[in-house]
Amino acid sequence: MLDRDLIRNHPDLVRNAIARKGLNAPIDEFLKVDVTRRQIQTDLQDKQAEMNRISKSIGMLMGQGKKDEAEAAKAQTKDLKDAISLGEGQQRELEAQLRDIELQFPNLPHDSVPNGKDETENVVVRTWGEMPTYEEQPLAHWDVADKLKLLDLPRGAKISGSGFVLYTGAGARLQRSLFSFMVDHQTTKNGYYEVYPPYLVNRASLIGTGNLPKFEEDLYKVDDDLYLVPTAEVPVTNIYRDEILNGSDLTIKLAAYSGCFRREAGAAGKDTRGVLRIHQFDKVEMVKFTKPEDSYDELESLVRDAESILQTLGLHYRVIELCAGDLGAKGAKCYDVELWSPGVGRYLEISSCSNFEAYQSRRANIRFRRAQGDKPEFVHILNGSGLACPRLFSAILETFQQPDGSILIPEALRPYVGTDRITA
RNA sequence: GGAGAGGUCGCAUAGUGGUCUAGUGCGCCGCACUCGAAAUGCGGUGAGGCGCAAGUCUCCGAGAGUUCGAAUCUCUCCCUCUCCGCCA
Repeated sequence: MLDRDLIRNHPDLVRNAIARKGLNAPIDEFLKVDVTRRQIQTDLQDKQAEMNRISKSIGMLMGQGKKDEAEAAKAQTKDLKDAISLGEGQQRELEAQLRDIELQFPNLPHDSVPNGKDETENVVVRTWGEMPTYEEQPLAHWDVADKLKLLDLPRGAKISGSGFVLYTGAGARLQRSLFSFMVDHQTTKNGYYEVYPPYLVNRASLIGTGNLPKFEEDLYKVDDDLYLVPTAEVPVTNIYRDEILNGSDLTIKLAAYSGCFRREAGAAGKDTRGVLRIHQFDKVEMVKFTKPEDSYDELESLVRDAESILQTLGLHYRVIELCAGDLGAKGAKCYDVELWSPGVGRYLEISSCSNFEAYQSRRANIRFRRAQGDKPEFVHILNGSGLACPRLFSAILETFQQPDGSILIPEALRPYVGTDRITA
C-alpha cells in the first residue's frame, strides 16, 4: 500500500515509478473513488453533527419533563435519519472499494534501483570465494544423495506427490543441522532475536505482507480460512500488526526457522530435479523493523548477515541487485544471494533480501512513535532468507564431494551433524 | 467438543438507554515546591478520517440490528479465562 496523499498529489510520479517495474496500477480509478468518497464523507458528517445536536436536545427535554417538545423534535429526525443511513451505506461501500484498489498497488522502486526489464538486466554487486575446481565433473546433488542414501525421492512422491522430499539418514540429520546452525548463527553472531511462529495463518496476516489478495494461487489453503505459510516472513512480520512500537526499541531484528509451503503454480518444468524447487522446505528467515531513515543501512547489513552463513561454510556465491523489472510487486529494493552449485553448474538463488519500506507496514498497520506525544509513523520493514535449506543442502553435497564419494562437512556444521564426513 | 464467566483510553477498574465530547486510580509528560530528589499540588496524557482553518465525524473485541439517541438492549462471529471431556 502506498501513501494516499502521494497518489493524490503526485499521480504521475507514482505512475512512472510503477512503469519502471513494468507494472501498472489503477491510479485513475483510485483518484475517482477517492474524490467521491471525500465529498460524501463531508456531507455525511454535517448530517451526523446535526443529528447529534437534535438527539442531545431530546435527551435534555426528556430530563426536564418536556415530553411534547421532545416528541416534536423526534418528528424532525425522520428525513435526516434516512439521509444518514443512505450516506453511511455509500461511505462504507466507497471505502471498501478504495481499499480494494489500494491493495492492488505495487510498491515503488527506490531511486537507486537500476532500470531493466527482467532478470537479464540484474547487476552483479560482488562475488565471494573462488569457484571450486574438480578433476572430474562433480555430480549433481541428486546423484550424490542417491549414492549416499540421503534422499528418497520416489517415496517422497508416493507419500505426498511430486515436489515433496523425504530426507533419510544422514541426509535428514544434515537438513536438521542446517536450520539449527543458521538460527544459532544469526542469534549469537548477528544479534537477532529468535522466534518460532505458527505455520498456519489467517487472511489478514497474508494481506499484511502482500501475499493476498494478489497471489492466492501460490498458497496452500486449509479449512477455516487458514493458509500454510509460504515463508516465516508472513507470521513474523505480523507479530506487530496493529501495534505502535516504541521508537527506542527499533531496530527490531527477528530470526525464525519455519517450514515453508508453496504450490509453485506456474513453475512446472523449472528446476524440477532434486530439491531445487519443492512444495515444502525449511528456511530461516530474518525480519527487521526499522525507522525510515535507517532502512537502507539495515538492508546492507541484512545481506551481509545472509552472506555470513555462506562465508562460515566456505561456499562460493555472488550478490546481485535486482533491476526494477525483476523486483516484483512488494519490494522497493532487493538483493539476491546466489550460491554456486558445481554439480548443476549454475548460480542458484538462496536468499532474497528486500526493503519494503512502508509498503507492508501500511497494509499491516505497524507504526512507531519517536517519543511520547509524537504522532505515530509507519516503520520500514525488511526481510531476507538466512537461508533456504534445500539449496544449501544441495550446494554442500555438490561442493564438498570427495574423490572417494564422501562428503566433507564444513567445520561449523560438525557439532550439529555429529561427524566430519558423510560416507556411504 | 460441552458448560460457565469475561473482553472499556499503556495497566487496573467504573459505567446496565440520554451533560459518557467514557469517570477514577496507577503509569507517563509538563509545571510548581526543592540545592537536588522523594512526597505533594496543578495541568496534560489513545487512534483514525475529512477540512486551509475553526471544527467535525468514527472507534468501548468484530460485524449486523432495535432506537430520535447504544459502552449499555438483541443476534452472529472472534478471542481470553475457569471447569468437564478428549488428546500429542
